[in-house]
Amino acid sequence: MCEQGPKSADILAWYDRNARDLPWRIPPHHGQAGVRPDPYHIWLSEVMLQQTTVAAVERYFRLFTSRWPDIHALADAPEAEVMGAWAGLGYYARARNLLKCARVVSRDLGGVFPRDVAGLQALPGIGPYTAGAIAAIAFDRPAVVVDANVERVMARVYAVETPLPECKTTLRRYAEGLTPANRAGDYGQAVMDLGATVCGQKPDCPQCPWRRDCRAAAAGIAADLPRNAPKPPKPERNGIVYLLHRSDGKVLVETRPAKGLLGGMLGFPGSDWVEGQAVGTPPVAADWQLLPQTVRHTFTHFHLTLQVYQAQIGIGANPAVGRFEAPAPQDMPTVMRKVWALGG
DNA sequence: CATGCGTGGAT
DNA sequence: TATCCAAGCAT
Repeated sequence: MCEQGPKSADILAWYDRNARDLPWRIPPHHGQAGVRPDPYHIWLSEVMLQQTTVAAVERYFRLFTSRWPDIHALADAPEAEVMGAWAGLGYYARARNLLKCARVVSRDLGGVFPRDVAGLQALPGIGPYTAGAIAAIAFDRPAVVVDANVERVMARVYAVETPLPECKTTLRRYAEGLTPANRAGDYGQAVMDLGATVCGQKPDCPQCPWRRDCRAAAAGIAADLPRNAPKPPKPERNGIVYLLHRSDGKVLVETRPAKGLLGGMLGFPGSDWVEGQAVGTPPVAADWQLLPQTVRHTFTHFHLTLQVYQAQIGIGANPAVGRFEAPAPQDMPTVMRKVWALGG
């Protein structure tokens, strides 16, 4: 019994046959000298894909590349437009950093992305994963790509039973050991595709190119790995939102503070969101009506219940906060779309 | 190094 | 209905 371990060649051969068709992807080149993808496309897609599913990203990727075809066009866009275009995709710090990064690359680097991991990682919104992915996929550098898919596959292939996040360093070392000098970009995408399809939460081991090399499969514990440290429960928070309609059809909105939750996004004014009883001050004196329904929304780290007060007001009114606009609900984050839907 | 930061699909 | 979790990063 001489275990040889997984081979990058086996998963690359699988990728050549099974690579998913994605808008930002140049299909694997089957040995031909490769046409490289547009680094702008790879960067944009990888930032969008941070903690976000391919299905959710595809539409936004097409929207962004259609509206801003290159790094210079994006760099010249007003921040409010970029935030509005990102609305609904979540993790809005990504959009703020996306624009910062575009402006650095466009104005300081002549529109050319660094080709090495260190140079890439120095840019806003680009961390270890994204830097490795851009270097490997866009520039064919032998960079290591480690995301949650790669971690799951490594944990299974090497039967790592230590829970995440404690075993992260171990998993990265295994990933480094398997990354080939050639076609590192295709290799990384192959492992991620594998983790997104065959080696997902419900592994389909018979379809896996590494089934004969996988220690977890041999032990019958693939579905149990990786183990995860227990997560703390989400607390309940409450808030009050004011939906003020002016007689010309506009509504009272504000741009939220640049940092923190929904930072830089358009929203309706209201109270802080707190555990226990929320305390709010209406932005202007009016005949406020408490809507019978509440808005429920769950963020990464808490559940939220919003009470919505609604009022109509004349042209002359001068609220203490915000401004009157006629925003497209599409330009607002999801929780604010829910508020709008309740009042509309 | 732990925490804050969105959303929607799968289960 | 409730929980889990995704092509992570900044601080």
